[in-house]
Amino acid sequence: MTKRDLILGAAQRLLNIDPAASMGAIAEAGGISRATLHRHFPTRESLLTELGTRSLDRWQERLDAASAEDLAAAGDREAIARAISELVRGFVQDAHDFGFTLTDHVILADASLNERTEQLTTREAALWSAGQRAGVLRDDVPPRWICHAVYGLLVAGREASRLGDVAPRELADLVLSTFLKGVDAS
Amino acid sequence: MTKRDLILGAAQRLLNIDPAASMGAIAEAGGISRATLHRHFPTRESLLTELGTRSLDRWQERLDAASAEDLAAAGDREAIARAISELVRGFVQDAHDFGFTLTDHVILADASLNERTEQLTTREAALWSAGQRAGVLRDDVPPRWICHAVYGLLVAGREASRLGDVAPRELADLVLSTFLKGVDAS
DNA sequence: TCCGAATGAGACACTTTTGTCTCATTCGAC
DNA sequence: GTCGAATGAGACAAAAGTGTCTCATTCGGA
Repeated sequence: MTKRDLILGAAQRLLNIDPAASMGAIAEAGGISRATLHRHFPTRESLLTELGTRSLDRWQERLDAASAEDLAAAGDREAIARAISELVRGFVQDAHDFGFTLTDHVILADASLNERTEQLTTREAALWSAGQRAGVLRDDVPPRWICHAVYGLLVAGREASRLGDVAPRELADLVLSTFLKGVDAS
Repeated sequence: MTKRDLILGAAQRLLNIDPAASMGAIAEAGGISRATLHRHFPTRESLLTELGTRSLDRWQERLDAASAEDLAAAGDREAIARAISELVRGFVQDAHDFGFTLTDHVILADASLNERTEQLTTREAALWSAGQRAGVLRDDVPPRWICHAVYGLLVAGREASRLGDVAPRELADLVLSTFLKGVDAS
């Protein structure tokens, strides 16, 4: 764990609580001086961009772990269903760590991050599409909408957890179940 | 339509595009000078609070229109199902107009607005609860979670619309359908 | 037309934050 | 213990935004 990682970790935790935290507040949260913080991250934007990048790294790792492309090629129904469940559960965990990046306007406005987000969205959509072809997911909705739906439910889960409306342990089940089955009585 | 409403409308439109817009930018968007804007809204916070209040007004009106409490008392399955559909569709429209209030940190940090949000959440949750009792909604999820799920899907819908991934006309159907049925193959 | 209210333009002070810089101190590897 | 790198503390300038104020102008109703 490098010093840089420790700083980023502290910044992440603080920004999850207060997305508008200043460099001074972030430095304090990391137990370092503002000068040192600036030595590691020249600008606030560079710090946020780095956190955004790491957030996207996690997303990418989840897709890698799901072997999205392999599954799509194989078309194994059971395997795809299992991968989808694990993927969403992983996302819930990631959203807990990196939640603020989902709605932070500085990060959302970064062109480079948006470009990569677009690529990952396309990759993820391919998995949803494979799920549709395999008969695991309903095929009357655009795969890209499914990406957005997951995103929205992650935001919802984060908020529900923050407000104490859902116990952390139940969150992943709730998000996954709602994602797959909705709230209609079966 | 009072002058105040015109200003608020312009501010709303701009803030939906750039939630960090300054008072100067908002004044320009409204075609008035910054001085005049400050005459109507002493502080930026007061402007945002007003928009947040109007957003909650709309939410409240939706609940009123749905006759949430009456339906809950009557327990008419068909009526409840219909009201839920209309309610969510209405929310999608509201989210299009007031979307930025869903994630704006100034608004989310306002104690008074939060208190009212809590009340409306409780009211809305009562409707979901009634839906559960009537057998319209699955009863293995907390009613409050359903509130959050709707909220998240509204954020998702807004984002999907903004990025052009979903045609505006299809949005309400998509949100409602995902809300009720999820994305699992039936 | 007249008068008062509302507005626009601009100056101003103030606050907050950012990013830079310096210097003394501390830390760690050797 | 020594030396160099890293750090903390603090000063500093600059930028951006906010809120106030003044004054001339415009607008609208009586």
